[in-house]
Amino acid sequence: MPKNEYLCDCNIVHEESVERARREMPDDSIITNISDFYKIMGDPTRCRIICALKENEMCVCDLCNVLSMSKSSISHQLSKMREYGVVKCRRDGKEVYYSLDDSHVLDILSTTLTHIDHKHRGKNNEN
Amino acid sequence: MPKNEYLCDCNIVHEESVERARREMPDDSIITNISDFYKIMGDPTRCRIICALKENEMCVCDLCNVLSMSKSSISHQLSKMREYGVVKCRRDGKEVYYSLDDSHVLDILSTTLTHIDHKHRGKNNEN
DNA sequence: AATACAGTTGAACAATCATTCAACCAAAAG
DNA sequence: CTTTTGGTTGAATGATTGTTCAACTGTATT
Repeated sequence: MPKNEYLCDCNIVHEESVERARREMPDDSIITNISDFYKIMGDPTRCRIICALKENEMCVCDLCNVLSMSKSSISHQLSKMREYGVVKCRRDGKEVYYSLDDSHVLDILSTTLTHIDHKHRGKNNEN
Repeated sequence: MPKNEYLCDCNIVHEESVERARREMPDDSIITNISDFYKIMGDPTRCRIICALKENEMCVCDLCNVLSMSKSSISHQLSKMREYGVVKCRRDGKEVYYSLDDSHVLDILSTTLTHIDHKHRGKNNEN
């Protein structure tokens, strides 16, 4: 017996589950913030930048050399990461030094590494 | 004095920092795994699916109703999430029930929520 | 068998995004 | 002031990706 408040065309809606999930679903703004954060982390170049800045601040050219990539490309990524608050920068003469702006990022990264390690153990040599 | 082992065209490479970052940079396969994981998490629909499945398993139609989206769209996303090992499913008659396949995901999500809360406190009503 | 239904899948489309290129800005050196 | 250099920025390009549409499974019902 499909109710008109349910948009799907099926007959087997589990009302309790759906209602509870709806009730406990975070607001759109929170969901957006979460997925935006993961989007920032979801790029190999940016992950490598974070790993590089883990221990010390670096200027753009340092990062170019660590990652073997162009200044422009690195700068574009740094700009996005700065916009989101993942990295911060300071100018010293002609150079601009970047560092991590967020201690939580390393926490999350380390939790993720544990997860990855648990999930992909012994599978990385395949395929 | 730029060394030819440094690809950038600048003169101010901080060798120690660069060498250390290179030395401690995770392997490409690990970086790929990390960013792939974040890529999976970096979509509002998938984040909402994870939130919905947080408490109980649900069939595809339940998820359609929670998220107010088409079966096809949800199914495509579930397929990706299953491929990565974030969700698992079981068939019961005509229905397919999905649930979280990975306890780490909730750990990471909760760490992220703390981060988000800390970062965006009081800023969500702007802009 | 035939129908209905929960769910899947591939192609197509629009939107998003990472990198490159070229032009530009800002600080230092000549 | 002019040149050099570290870094930024906008447009363009190619690649990736989320959703829709239509066709298709697989299971249950009649």
